[in-house]
Amino acid sequence: MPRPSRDSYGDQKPPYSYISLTAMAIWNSPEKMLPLSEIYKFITDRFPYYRKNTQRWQNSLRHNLSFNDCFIKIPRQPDRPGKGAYWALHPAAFDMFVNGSLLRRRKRFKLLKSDKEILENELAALTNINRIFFAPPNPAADINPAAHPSVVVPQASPPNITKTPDTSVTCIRPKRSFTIESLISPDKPITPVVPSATHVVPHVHPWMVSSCYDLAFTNPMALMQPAAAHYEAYGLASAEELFRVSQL
DNA sequence: CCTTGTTTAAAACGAT
DNA sequence: ATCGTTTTAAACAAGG
Repeated sequence: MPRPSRDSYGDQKPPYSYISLTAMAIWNSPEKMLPLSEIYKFITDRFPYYRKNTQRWQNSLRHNLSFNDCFIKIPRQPDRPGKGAYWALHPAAFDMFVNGSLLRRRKRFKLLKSDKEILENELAALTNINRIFFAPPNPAADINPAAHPSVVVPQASPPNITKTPDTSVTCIRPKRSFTIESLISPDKPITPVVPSATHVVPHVHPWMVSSCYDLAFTNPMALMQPAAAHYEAYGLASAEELFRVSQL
């Protein structure tokens, strides 16, 4: 009756749901986000049960990633080549589990439609940043910038000026060390990849970029600790800089 | 071509 | 029995 320790399930099925296993893997990672293959690896590494029937449970796991709002898909930044995106936990899903035990979940974590739309816009904007700043120099773009099928502008509302005063779930986070200072690293290790002068940047609505940027810390509850880390990784220290670069 | 991701449908399961 | 969740299955698009 000693409760089996983490790794001692042997060939028995561990009592964790796929959501729990995935959360476990993500939390365990240094950056709190992982590509799919690493989530697989985490699970098979410590739960031998999942070394069999991989097609079955991996399909299920992917289903969970897509289906549940508690997981968000963050586009891979181009200086880290690889296959899929990164998967992270939505910050508001932090207390998804009762005491953090991973064995008991609260109610299903479901985003409000509006919040979900915002999130999708954020991520779409991130993807666009990727394409714009890291697109290979394309001579054809100079001739006809209009023909830029690569850039997908989210169909969203213009700036959602009417920011509804947080009708969403008010959940109080104990403490979050998520300061602006932590975002603006004093030392930029590498200069961001500067688009070549001849490369005409496809137009992006500034609101897209700015909202994408500042929402990360003006609205602490909203979205994307991981994404904010991405902005930093791009070497983009301020919204102004982001504007400047995006309008060149 | 295989991995990654999305989506629908239904079975299985557990709590009330 | 009902309700909500979890698991499984399967079809399909997209991208490297």
